[in-house]
Amino acid sequence: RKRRSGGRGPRGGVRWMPAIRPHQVAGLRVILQKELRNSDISQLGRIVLPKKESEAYLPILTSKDGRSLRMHDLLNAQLWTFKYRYWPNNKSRMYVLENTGDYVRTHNLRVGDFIMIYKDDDKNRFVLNLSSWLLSILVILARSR
DNA sequence: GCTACATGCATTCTT
DNA sequence: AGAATGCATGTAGCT
Repeated sequence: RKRRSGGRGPRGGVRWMPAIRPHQVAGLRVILQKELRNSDISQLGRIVLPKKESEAYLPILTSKDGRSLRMHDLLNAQLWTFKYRYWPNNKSRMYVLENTGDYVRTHNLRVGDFIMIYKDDDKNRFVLNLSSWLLSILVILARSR
């Protein structure tokens, strides 16, 4: 299947099975996941977020200026500060996470990789994680030795 | 026909 | 001029 532009994101689950399944983490509730596209990993440093889940589980935005959002990196325990905002779009909204360039670069994210956002209800904070094709291969290679 | 969203692109800011 | 910003446009996939 191919998609040149537009269209809905992946719905109802993941298209490929990673070697590890980091979206299942004890104590964390999955809020959303996003399969990264070219524009998400470009130099623009912004990631489009799925509208339905954003509106359901991320903080309500009353202004398009949005707000700052902190997320704890599950891989390296780093604390990231992003800007969470929306753009007006066809009488609706497009939700965007900005200042994501460092995160994408740090983890070498590629097209087809996934990011996952969890809510840690106990500590009342958001947690960010990824599922990367490259990382999965490394895990497989490490296990085969 | 409608919606969500990937990306195009005009405008604004920075150097 | 080049980069960043913010909205507009085109369209895949639903319905």
